[in-house]
Amino acid sequence: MEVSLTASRPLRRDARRNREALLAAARAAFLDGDTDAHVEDIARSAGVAVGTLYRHFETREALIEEVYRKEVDDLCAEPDHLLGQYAPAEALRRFLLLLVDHAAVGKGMSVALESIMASDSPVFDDARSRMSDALTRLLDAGVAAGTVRDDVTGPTLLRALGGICAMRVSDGWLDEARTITRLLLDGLLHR
Amino acid sequence: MEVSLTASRPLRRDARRNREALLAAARAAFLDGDTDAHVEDIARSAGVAVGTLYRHFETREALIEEVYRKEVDDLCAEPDHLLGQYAPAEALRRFLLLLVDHAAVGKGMSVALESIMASDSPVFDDARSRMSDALTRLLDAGVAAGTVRDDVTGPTLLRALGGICAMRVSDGWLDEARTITRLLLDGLLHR
DNA sequence: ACCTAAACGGAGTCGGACTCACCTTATGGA
DNA sequence: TCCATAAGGTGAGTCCGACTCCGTTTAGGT
Repeated sequence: MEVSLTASRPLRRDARRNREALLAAARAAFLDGDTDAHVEDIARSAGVAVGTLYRHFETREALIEEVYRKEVDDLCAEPDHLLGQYAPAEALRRFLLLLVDHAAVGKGMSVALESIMASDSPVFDDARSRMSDALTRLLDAGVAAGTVRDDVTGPTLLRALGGICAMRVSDGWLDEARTITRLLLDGLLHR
Repeated sequence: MEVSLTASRPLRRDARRNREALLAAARAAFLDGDTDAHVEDIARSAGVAVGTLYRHFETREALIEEVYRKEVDDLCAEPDHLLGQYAPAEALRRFLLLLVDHAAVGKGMSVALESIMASDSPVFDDARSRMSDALTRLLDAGVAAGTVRDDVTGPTLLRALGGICAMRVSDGWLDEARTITRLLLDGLLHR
């Protein structure tokens, strides 16, 4: 007698627990750099069998995407937060460097950004457009304040960042990424 | 009675022909965008069997790498050529845009650049360092002429470019890549 | 306590990279 | 010219990892 509309009933408790465990296990593996961890291993380390993994996620890819999407969600909240505290140009600077530092935490975030940018999988459309929107808000604020040039769009900037974050090797990584980001900012700001 | 040193004897004629055919077939497949073409198909379209493919190349990866390495070789020759004709800043500008346009020809070149940049496979060390050197020559010339800032290194710039060229999707691709490249140039040149 | 829809398990299937034992052929010396 | 032989080619078969399927187990409502 309950009107469920789209909410197709909450997961049973064990199901939710297992789903969470799988995401955590996958997150641990991917963000730790083992980008091609075997499904069998992920399932085992979550304490379930592969069948269960596939009940929750269409494919291995889908699981990965879900993990990455969560990461990105967190980041997308930042720009609004920053715009509340800083002038647009400064907010932009901070956000770009934040992304870079985030990517430095583990291979994971950079892989996430790269995937979001490089993949044409519709699964990422959503994450991509949210991130683009976040950047667009930053840029627009800067343009309105007259401190940022107006010929660069959010999607374009997203691609540039994806590129930078794709550089996830070698020791000098972080410094190089920061240098490039500053270069980009220099180009972005009005003189 | 021949002193062969390292030259382990030239390939038999049919072997050379097949090796070439395999590289051509792989090139056709990869540069055309089918980045995960099956070895079976590559072998067939080269007119040989898989066994032959594996006689010439350790793994599928090795074959891909070989294809990409050749592409990069060509590009590495450009900077010297450009420096002979243009002022350093202009040579730099042309080279960066050349890379972008090259990447636009097919997915292949961008994958090549991306792989060279992102992979830690030693197979690319050589290509990577040659490309870095090429960029360093351009930058040094610019610094000497006083038109380019001196705090950016060849390897750093290589990573930035790798990033840009990794953006190999969607329709607006080329314009976006050009925009970002100009942004980078703006940041790179002295005011 | 019982019922049933939901969730779980894990052996089995399938597809694709790679191997190996045997056959074919280029090539150089008699 | 012709043979010997090492180099090269072949493709059915192996291996391995993602994914499926159906019998078993269990949460949670009545």
